[in-house]
Amino acid sequence: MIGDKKKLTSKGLSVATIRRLPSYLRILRELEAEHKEYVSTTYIGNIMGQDSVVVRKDLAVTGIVGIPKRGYKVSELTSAVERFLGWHNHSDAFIAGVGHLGRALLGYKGFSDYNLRIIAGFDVNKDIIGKKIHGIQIFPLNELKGLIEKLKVKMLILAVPDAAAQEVADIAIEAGIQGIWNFTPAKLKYPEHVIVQREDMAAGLAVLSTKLEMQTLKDGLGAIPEE
Amino acid sequence: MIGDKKKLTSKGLSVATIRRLPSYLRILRELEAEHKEYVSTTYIGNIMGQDSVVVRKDLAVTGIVGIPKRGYKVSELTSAVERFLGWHNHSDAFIAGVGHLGRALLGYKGFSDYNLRIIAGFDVNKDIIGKKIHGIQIFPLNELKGLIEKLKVKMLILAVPDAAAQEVADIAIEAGIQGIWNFTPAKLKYPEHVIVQREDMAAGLAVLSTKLEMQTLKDGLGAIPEE
DNA sequence: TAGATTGTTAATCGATTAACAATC
DNA sequence: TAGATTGTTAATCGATTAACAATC
Repeated sequence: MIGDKKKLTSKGLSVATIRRLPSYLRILRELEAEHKEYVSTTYIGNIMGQDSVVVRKDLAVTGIVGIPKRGYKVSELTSAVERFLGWHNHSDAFIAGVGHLGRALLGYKGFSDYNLRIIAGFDVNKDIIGKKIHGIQIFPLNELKGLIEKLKVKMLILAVPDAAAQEVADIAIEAGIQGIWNFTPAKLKYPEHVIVQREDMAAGLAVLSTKLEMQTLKDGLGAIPEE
Repeated sequence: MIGDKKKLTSKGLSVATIRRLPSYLRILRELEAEHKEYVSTTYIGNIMGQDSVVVRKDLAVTGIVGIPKRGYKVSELTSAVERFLGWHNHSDAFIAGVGHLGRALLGYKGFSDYNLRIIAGFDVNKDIIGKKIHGIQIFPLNELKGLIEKLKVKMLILAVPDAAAQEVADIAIEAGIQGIWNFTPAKLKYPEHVIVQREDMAAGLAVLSTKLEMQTLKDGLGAIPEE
């Protein structure tokens, strides 16, 4: 194993930048559909509600250079961003847990934008095992390990009940899974070579709730004159 | 209107802290269920995979003080965190868009952990208008405005198709909605007094994909000796 | 008392913002 | 040419980490 860490920062990359890339990609693809040849960071920044310099710095990670006064070539930039994210090739994923959320993720057409294909679902519910949901075959959970090994699947979308999250993650890790996209609120324990990305809806709601509270407080203060 | 901005930082709060609070709350509630009286930040940090000093600093926002050598009183801390997030009272929300994702959100039991109640859904699909999904009544989208005004609903969960996102947001804002939890990839334009929180799944996937790519690259380098 | 733990202040690190030179 | 835009360097801001005093 080579000595450098898997930390993004060792490559001079910022997580913030990477998180913004899909939004840029979305804008770029729209422009491509409109057959626009060039795009400026001013334009992108305006849509994103951000300063153009942020966009320029972010796009620099792709290695693409722009032309002063004209901007960046849309087609070139689009494929560079796709390539950077690894979204230029199809990647296959399994999903464990086909309840409400799992079902929604199975049916979510948007994943194709990222070239992500869910190729099978796994659950313990006998009512759905053996059936297809949104065209995707559901297998019993106890076949998860064998099928990860057999098909060498690299990514698992985890949407099981909280209490089962660690157990299912352990099975997948043992089978050699490389990345887990964790939609449960559970904080998983996992070895260093596995990448886990937690999608934390409660965190988002917390920010919204707190800001709403502060807004309400502010309005209240505004309505009632200070004593 | 009072002069201070709605920025959290003006209150000395960090977004990072607020995002972690729900995870703390989850741990605290578990401890409460186990009738534990005290908890140390060492314990919480260990579960979260973070240093205890982060936890201590985060928990300081609640105003609760701990006892050296013992820790924090679980019951006291739990309700303080709930109160801080505004999750001690029920809050009602509407959901616009009852497709795959909207349906999953409607059926998601976890919202009750945050005292969030979805009280009605809105869609343009005639097949589901007038029906109940997961016990929640679905109304035609064109009644959204009237019902926000009538019931004075403060939060809208936005799960409509991308292309409709701005339009529906505008309607809700006109009707006086205060917060929008945006599950679409659309970047909304909105007035300053409205709070919008975007739940950006693509951003999370981008981080996962990029890290996976780097991991693969690293393994590849490890397997093939340097020339 | 000794030591685990809290709480705070200072140092470091990372990300954003400001300033500005380069160039088509 | 003039000016819009790129690309880079420096300054600021915010969050994390390190260090350490206080205390039960």
